[in-house]
Amino acid sequence: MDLRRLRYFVAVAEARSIGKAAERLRMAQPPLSVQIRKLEAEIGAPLFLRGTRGMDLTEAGQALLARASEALALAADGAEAARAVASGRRGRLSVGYMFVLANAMLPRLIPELRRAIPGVDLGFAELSASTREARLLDRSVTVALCMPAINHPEIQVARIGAQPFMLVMPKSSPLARLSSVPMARLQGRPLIALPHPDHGPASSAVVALLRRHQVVMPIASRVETVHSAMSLVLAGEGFAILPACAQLGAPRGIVFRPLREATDSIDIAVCWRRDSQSPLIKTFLKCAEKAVARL
Amino acid sequence: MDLRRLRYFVAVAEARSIGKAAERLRMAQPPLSVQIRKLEAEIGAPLFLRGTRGMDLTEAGQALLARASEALALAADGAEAARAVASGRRGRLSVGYMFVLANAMLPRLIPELRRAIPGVDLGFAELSASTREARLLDRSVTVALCMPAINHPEIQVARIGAQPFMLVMPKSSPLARLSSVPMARLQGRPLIALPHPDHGPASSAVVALLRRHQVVMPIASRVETVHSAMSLVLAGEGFAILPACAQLGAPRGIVFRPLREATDSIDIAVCWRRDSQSPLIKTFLKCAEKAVARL
DNA sequence: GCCAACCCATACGTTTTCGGTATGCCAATG
DNA sequence: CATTGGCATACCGAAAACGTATGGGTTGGC
Repeated sequence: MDLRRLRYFVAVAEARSIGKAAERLRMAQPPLSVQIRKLEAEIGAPLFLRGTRGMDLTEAGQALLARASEALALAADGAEAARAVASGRRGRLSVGYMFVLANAMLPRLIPELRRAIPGVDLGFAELSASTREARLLDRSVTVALCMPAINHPEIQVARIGAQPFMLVMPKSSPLARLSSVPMARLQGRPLIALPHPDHGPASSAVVALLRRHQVVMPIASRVETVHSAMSLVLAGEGFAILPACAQLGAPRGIVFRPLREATDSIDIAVCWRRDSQSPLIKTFLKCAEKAVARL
Repeated sequence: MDLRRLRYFVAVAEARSIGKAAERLRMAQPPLSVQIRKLEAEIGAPLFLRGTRGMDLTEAGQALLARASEALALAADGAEAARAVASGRRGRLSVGYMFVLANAMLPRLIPELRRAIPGVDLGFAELSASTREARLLDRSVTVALCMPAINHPEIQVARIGAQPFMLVMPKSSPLARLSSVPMARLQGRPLIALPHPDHGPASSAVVALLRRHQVVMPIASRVETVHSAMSLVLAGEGFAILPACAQLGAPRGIVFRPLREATDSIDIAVCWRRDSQSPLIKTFLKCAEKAVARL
């Protein structure tokens, strides 16, 4: 069963004549006649009634016609779908992001993506750093928004922006009156720490920052998420040092202040599998850069 | 876009290897490799990722696979459907019948047909004689049950039975006491006549019957349908002469009696277009003969 | 660290199939 | 009775597909 035969068959059925169909197919009449007879031999039954004024479908021919047109359309659609996926016009883009970036980036990023790749089925998942890495490696997410970037030989990284660290405290704190806080003023104050690079964006970078300025902050609590860090800050348990973009998700009663001498910042990066063939990645990168530019 | 290529593509996608797929397809590995590359060239994008352990679908390949398998199934199904229709295992059989045969035949005929050709979509339409002929000619019914047969050069006829004429009268009529009625006793009695061969089974045959026995019955009413003839009989307007099978549709209060000397009968026939190619006709004929045999 | 095994790609000759041209057959038409 | 329109058949050249032989790259074992 050859798709060409079916195409010929449909053409003849529509034209109700071999000659007319041959003209539309840009071929001579005899080979088309042969192909139709071969199809009939393959089916084992006549598909047309040869009248003196052309060809009419038999009932068997009508039964075949319905399926044949559908099969043709499906094959054409399949080819087009494959081309669309390959070119990035369609497909699926699954994005892993982190909590602290959600409020700052997604409201700008999502409309940007929908405009750039309207046919693409978008998926978003808030994932911890270690989960983002695992899901990138097993290909269940296509790209990840990370802060800082994932460091892994299989994973490629593009830096799209950076966030300065800020001191996070309750509104009632005396330091909240300052428009920016000198590093020295942190000395001895309790720190709400995110304990492990896998569970927060700031931890090791914050340790490095404090050490460089020779400031010691006793660790008051270790928490798993930025969200609970802010809750503890609000409860007066201590201070946190977080990327500036975390402000957007902060509850009322919490203030962010720049650290005066700290020029440190933490990179925002897009990460993806080095061997990923998805053409959507570069589009995503452009959209993410735009979304970050207006942060 | 060739169906063979799609078949090869699906085989390779399922086997995740060109070599394995070639084995399943009973062909050598190199030509299959060539066909896959030709398909990729036709699509304009790679469909597989060539790894060292075989082939993996790209996303474009996955998009194609879904449609390709469906298209293959549809083409195969189309061929099978055409064969089924040609052989009479499936298809549509539309039957035109007449009112007087409905009660006598359909209860036996329909179950017979459903058993013989379970995959066939049956249609029944009660049609007047002229309509039956027209619908046969324009092919909107496949076969017709007629009494008597249609006479037309394009229409073929098979006699499947016959019905004797009977006298139809109210229960209260004096003639109802006889178990059979001599023709002579009809002399001068009012006749409810079906006026035209197109609108009833009996009219011209009844006229011939009466003339042969030299009986004159004045025409009391002319009616269009057997049903209304029986209504008038019940109302005492006169007598009717109808085929025996009309008994089954008769209201209470009406009796049928044989006509003693009348050996006349009217044929029950199956009629169909001479050029109809439907293999269902001979099956229908067998079923109709069975249904008539037990009348 | 080299060799064997595995798997896909390429090359080339053979065979099948397809399409074009020429022509025949049949029926309807005037 | 000849002409026209439409499909079928015959034959030939061209294209495509298949098989065999072979190359190249990677993995895994000795």
